[in-house]
Amino acid sequence: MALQIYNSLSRSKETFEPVHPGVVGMYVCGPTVYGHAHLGHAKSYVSFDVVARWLRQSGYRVRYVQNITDVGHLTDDADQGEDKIARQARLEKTDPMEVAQYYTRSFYEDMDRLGVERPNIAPTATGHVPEQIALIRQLVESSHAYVVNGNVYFSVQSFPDYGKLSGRTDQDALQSGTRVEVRSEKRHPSDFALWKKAEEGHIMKWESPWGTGYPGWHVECSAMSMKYLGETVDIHGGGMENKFPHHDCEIAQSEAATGRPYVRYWMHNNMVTVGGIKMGKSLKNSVNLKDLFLETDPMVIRFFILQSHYRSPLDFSEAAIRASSAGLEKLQDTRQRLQKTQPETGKFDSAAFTERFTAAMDDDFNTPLAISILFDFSKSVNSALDKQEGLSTDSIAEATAFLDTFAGKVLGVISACNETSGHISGNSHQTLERVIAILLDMRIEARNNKDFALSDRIRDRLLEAGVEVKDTREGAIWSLKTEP
RNA sequence: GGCGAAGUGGCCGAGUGGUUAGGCAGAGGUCUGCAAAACCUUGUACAGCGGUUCGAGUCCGCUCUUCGCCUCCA
Repeated sequence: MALQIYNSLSRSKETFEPVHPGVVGMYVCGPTVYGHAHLGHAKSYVSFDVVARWLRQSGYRVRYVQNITDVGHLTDDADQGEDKIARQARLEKTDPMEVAQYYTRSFYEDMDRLGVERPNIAPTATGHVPEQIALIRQLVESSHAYVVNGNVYFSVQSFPDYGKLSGRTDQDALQSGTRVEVRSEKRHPSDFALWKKAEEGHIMKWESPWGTGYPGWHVECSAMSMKYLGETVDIHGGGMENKFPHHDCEIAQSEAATGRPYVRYWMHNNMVTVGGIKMGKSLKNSVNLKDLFLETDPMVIRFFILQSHYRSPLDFSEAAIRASSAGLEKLQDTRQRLQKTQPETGKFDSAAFTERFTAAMDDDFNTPLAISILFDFSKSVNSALDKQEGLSTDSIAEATAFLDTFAGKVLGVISACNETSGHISGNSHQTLERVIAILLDMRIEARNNKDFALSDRIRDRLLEAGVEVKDTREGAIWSLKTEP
């Protein structure tokens, strides 16, 4: 069964076929960098990270482009309010570009800890102003856009398909009852800004054929995705809340400019909620990742996210995180047991699990189902290891390869070589492993001498230090506990 | 008001007509010096009301409830 992707545009699952066989161009809306990332960002980028990983695992060469929005856009509607990055710069008494750079680094730090692979290209809006101007100029020349008073607006009426993604096609009906004010400057209330004149004191601004100003929000994604991925992108991802107006505007301006389909498969991930309510910066209920990482292993967060489908809302709670943590540990323990076990004669065949896992992922990236197959696998391996016959060298290698490929390489929830999920890096981690090995050797000695007081003391004190020891048939395995 | 999504056992969360999802928590057991882990056994849930069908959590209709978007937002 070939890969099926739910396409938001057709509202159905479709068999995935890229424009060019074997190659996938994928664009995902990146963050606006004026604050630290929260759990909502984590859900989005972990989800699309797994999409890219699965496509690569399936043999595609993937070019993943994810922008950084570092031009400030407005806090209010399209014509009012303050530039978000400029506002943050004012609050921090610094320059907008410093704000953007600072939070860009912060974003990647958090994503790295979540095991999110970096995009192949991470273009910034400020670095692509000429491309945006070129696109706007093309739209003006083809009469899809018009200039008023140093501002450039896209004419929605010039593009009959406007709103086809969100289903908001009747623009006149749409207008009644909304809070969008009618600006006399615009020809139609739904027209959106492509270029905005810089008012007095605006810091981030560029020269353009229409005067000094800055680009509108929607135009950067079109300009940058088409620059790096061509006029038709295979996959365009983003949060559901961006379907309208952002993605509908992207479609309008891109297709108006090129006359070609802009995106083959639109993918939208659902929201993170807290107590059933959307998590958002403005709602003051957002869970900052840096704070969350203080008490919860980032791998647990990643696992928690992948235990629900990307198109389902994910409700955050302490209890749910704890359940995920315990579940992930089970998988990691199996990986460790495989590493420690001595070859015996028992056989293990992972082919059926591979088939099931593949089917789950091919069905619109059903990670929760895929994870349930990992648990079935884990139980099966543990049972085999519990028996006298154990596992043969080949079977151990096969089972290890299964976990490293699907839990490691594809889902990214276990690391191949250790159980501490990588926030202790390099040499110091190796040292830690050796030191613990010494202590565990001493514990074995004590147990052999029936000195259980000493062996228990070693175990208890290691636990106090954050190292949990469990005895298996293969000997002691250990893991770091982030929670005391 | 318009557009869209969803309501599954104590909790989380899969399931696109017929046979066990899975995890966590709980109970009993095996194993273990003890503990933890592992393994075995244990839960007959699908918002409500109608309908289609031999058969529905799964299709159709209605009702109730929740959430998202319509303003920046992953």
